Amino acid sequence: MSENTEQIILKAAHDTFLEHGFDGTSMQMIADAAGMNKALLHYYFRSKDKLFQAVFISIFGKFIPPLIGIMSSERPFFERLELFVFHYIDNINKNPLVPLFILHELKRNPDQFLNIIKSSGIDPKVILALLKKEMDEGNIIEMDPRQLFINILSLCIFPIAAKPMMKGLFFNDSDEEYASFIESRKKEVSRFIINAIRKP
Amino acid sequence: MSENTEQIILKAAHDTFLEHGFDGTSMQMIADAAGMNKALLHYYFRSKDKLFQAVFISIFGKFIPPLIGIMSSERPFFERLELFVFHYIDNINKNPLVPLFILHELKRNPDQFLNIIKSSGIDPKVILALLKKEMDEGNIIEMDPRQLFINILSLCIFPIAAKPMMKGLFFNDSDEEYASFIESRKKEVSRFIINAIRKP
DNA sequence: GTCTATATCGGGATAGAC
DNA sequence: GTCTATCCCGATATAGAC
Repeated sequence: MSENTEQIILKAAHDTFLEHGFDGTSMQMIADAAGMNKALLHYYFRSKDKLFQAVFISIFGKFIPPLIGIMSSERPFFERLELFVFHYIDNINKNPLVPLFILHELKRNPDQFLNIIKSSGIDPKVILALLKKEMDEGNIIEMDPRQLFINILSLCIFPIAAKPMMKGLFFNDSDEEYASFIESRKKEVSRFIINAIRKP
Repeated sequence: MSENTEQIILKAAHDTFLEHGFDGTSMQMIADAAGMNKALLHYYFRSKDKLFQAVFISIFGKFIPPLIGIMSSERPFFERLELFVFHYIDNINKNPLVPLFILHELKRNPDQFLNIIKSSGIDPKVILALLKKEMDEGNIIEMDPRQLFINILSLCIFPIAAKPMMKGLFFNDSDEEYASFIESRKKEVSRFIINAIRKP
């Protein structure tokens, strides 16, 4: 069962780390979630750190690459933008714990970041070039492409990462109200952005 | 020295919790930062939880109330918006650890939230009413005021909370480049928002 | 490969000397 | 009010039986 057990451990560690973070997770919690003894965790992954490293890489991979595909298609820019926002919000909304997990663990240990980026061959700067191109062609107003792209990311990610807070502040602590709010954003956000960057 | 010691402990706990979070902080770390023995911490605040509670409330207070004042002044709306964005980004930028801390701890223990809100008498919903008023008067386009306000917050907060990630992705890991990027946002963000909500 | 038992350490918390 | 010494527990990690 060697091959299988490793996957079970990874799944259990994935879920537990994602929910409670590195510091909030014990090997015992993971062992319980995996339905086995914690000694086995050390047998497959020598230390908590190594196990976390494996999990972090897999979660991080779900966060960045989906960004790039849609933006590189051949459709009109505003259409690409709408698709991008729609799918990215949808994606994050289905994995709502991911953003806060990434941000928190990245702050806890910034070093592990650059290594992962470089070894994965991911380069989000291609998106900046795409945005720049639209500006040069006169399709949208001129601005620092990084400002624009980070605006887009902010509008997609933050409201989901901040759910525990926003739900209490503005939505009577109701999960349903918040879910429908996020659902609306899939169209609302691209409308907002397009208004902001459309040429007069 | 009773009065003084309590303040020293609070300061040390504030800094340590803010930097490492509840799970990442030990009483020993706080005692070291305060230059005293950890038994004293328990003498003043019976438990780690109680000490954290005190710190959390004080940090949380710095995050929400500044929101309300500026928005309620008598100036023209776009001017208020510019001031709001400028000061709020500036405020967060001077306390860059606060947003991620709040979001992470709120997710870890959502219960402590509603109690604090209610006991503090803070009601951010007044801002929603102000935004609604501008829409009714025809000064800006119609939309759900919560969408608009959360857009504003996203654009102000997220780029600072996500610094460890963005710095690595787009700014060659340079603190200086990132600082000047955030500095630009103080004007850039309100420009972006006003474009998005200005009537055609 | 999987378990039990154990070693070792650091955590929060308290007792008691001063 | 502040310290040292200590208790007790849970953490990571390993040894060794099966």
